[in-house]
Amino acid sequence: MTAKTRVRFAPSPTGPLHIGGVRTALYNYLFAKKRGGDFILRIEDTDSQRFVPGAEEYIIEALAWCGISPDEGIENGKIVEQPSEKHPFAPYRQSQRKDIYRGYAEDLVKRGYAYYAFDTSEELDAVRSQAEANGDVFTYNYQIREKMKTSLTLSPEETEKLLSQENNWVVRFKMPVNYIIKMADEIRGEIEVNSSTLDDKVLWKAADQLPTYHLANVVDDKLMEISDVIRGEEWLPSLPLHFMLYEAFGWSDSRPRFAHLSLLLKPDGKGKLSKRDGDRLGFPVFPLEWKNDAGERSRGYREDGYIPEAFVNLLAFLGWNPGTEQEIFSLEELTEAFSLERVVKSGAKFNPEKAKWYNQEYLRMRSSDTLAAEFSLVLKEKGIEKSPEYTTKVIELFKDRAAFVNDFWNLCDFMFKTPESYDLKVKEKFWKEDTSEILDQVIVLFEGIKEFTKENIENILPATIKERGWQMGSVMNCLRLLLVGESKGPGVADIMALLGKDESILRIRRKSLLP
RNA sequence: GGUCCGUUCGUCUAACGGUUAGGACUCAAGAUUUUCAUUCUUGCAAUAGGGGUUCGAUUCCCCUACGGACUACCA
Repeated sequence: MTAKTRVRFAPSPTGPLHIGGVRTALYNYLFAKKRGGDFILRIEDTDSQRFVPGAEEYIIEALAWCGISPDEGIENGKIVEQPSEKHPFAPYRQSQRKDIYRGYAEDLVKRGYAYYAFDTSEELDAVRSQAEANGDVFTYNYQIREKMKTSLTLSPEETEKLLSQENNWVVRFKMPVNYIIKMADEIRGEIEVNSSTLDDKVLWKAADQLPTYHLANVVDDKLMEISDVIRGEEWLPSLPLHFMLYEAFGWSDSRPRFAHLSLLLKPDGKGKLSKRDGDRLGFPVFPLEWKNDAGERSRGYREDGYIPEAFVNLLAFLGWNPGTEQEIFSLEELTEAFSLERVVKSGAKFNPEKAKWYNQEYLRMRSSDTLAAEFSLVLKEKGIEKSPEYTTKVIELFKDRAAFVNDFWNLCDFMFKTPESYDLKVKEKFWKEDTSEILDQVIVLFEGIKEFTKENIENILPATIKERGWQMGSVMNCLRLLLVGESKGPGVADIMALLGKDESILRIRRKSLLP
């Protein structure tokens, strides 16, 4: 029998989650749900220096907006702090688990896998700059540790003394020499690294009594019975360390499987997508809007009008595909179709155009009622009150032309207010000497239509134009000019039927206002 | 510099040794819509380079180039 699938998303609350992080969370979620497993949210806040207020709440809200609901770790929108049946491994915030880690670090020291290091930051800096002066890059490794002030070089008595006197010592992992670490990655296959190229990473710090990422991560994954670790590629270089840690703890048999996701890249140029790219390139890099301490806003997909399902869909396809030609997937369908085997190895550049296309597809799937309700908020801001029925009919007519709800105003503002300006190029092209007089006749014609429906207008107007020998192009385009103000929009009959007889005629009469 | 990862149309990707290298986005052209948009049709456009292995390489191996990540008492 295989153990239950349990995955975790473990962000650190150092700022807003960006879309790469959301994608990692999504893949974890899909992977777990596909296998009937659990998706756990854990907050890795072991760096007290970089903690950003509000970031944790942001992460929770962003996941919720995407429809990704953790099975464990949050309850009622809050990180769980007390163990319960549903959340047996609480607290899920590492800063509240700090007492757990020291014992593990000391256990490693006792058994010879780690050691105490007493170097001050000044001493470290000195060695580092000396190495740089020699043209080398400083790494705290097996060659260096023999020269430093550690429990390896000091006598047990001295070590004990320093341990009790000093409060800024650390525990470092004692990386073995010349050992070939063989690892497997679910996406990349076999990877081998010689341990001699690795350094002695700090595992635990006396100064703040906190572990570093590496220790906390391995310990918590073990304690929380994580079966599969799916995380960003930036963690690949520390995978050997993590493997060694599992080995040192004697946990190799229950070690989770690992999968490292390629990074999301800038749409132009080079490098991984960063927080600044969004504002520079004109698309959001964050799921939700974020305001920093300085009051600067970074755009969010939610605030930009993206439909969460569309956002999730497009994110899923950045580095994964189902192998079929289907591109539109609900969260449920994604769950069904997802597999790590179909995750691509190379980094994906984010494509804002395609993102827009996805939203358009989802917008069309929404009912006109729903869209009208959302659009009425925009109308309200502009001080326009119209019945939901009317707004729905307008949306119905304009739905296929929009990619976002926010597009509607530019598309159909003339359905809500009489045009105040007119595109004179249209007038120049289509307005003839007799146009004004013809339009007077058209008004009379419209006044005679009892039921001012699209069908009736379509039956009567073109026939009359032909009958009386008017120019179709001239009359229709001038009519449009008066109704819309420019050369755009749905059929003239559609517009008039919705506008109603009175408003339509009123707009035609305004021909006298044309310059 | 070192370690590791990667490289198919402009972009996202398919093709797990045999295809006219497929699809989507973008772009262009045409049709429809007497407007605009939609829709439909068509088109443009790629295996980084060089060596192997093989009857046959996008696919396997090696080298080079390029890109990326990491190289903190950050995650």
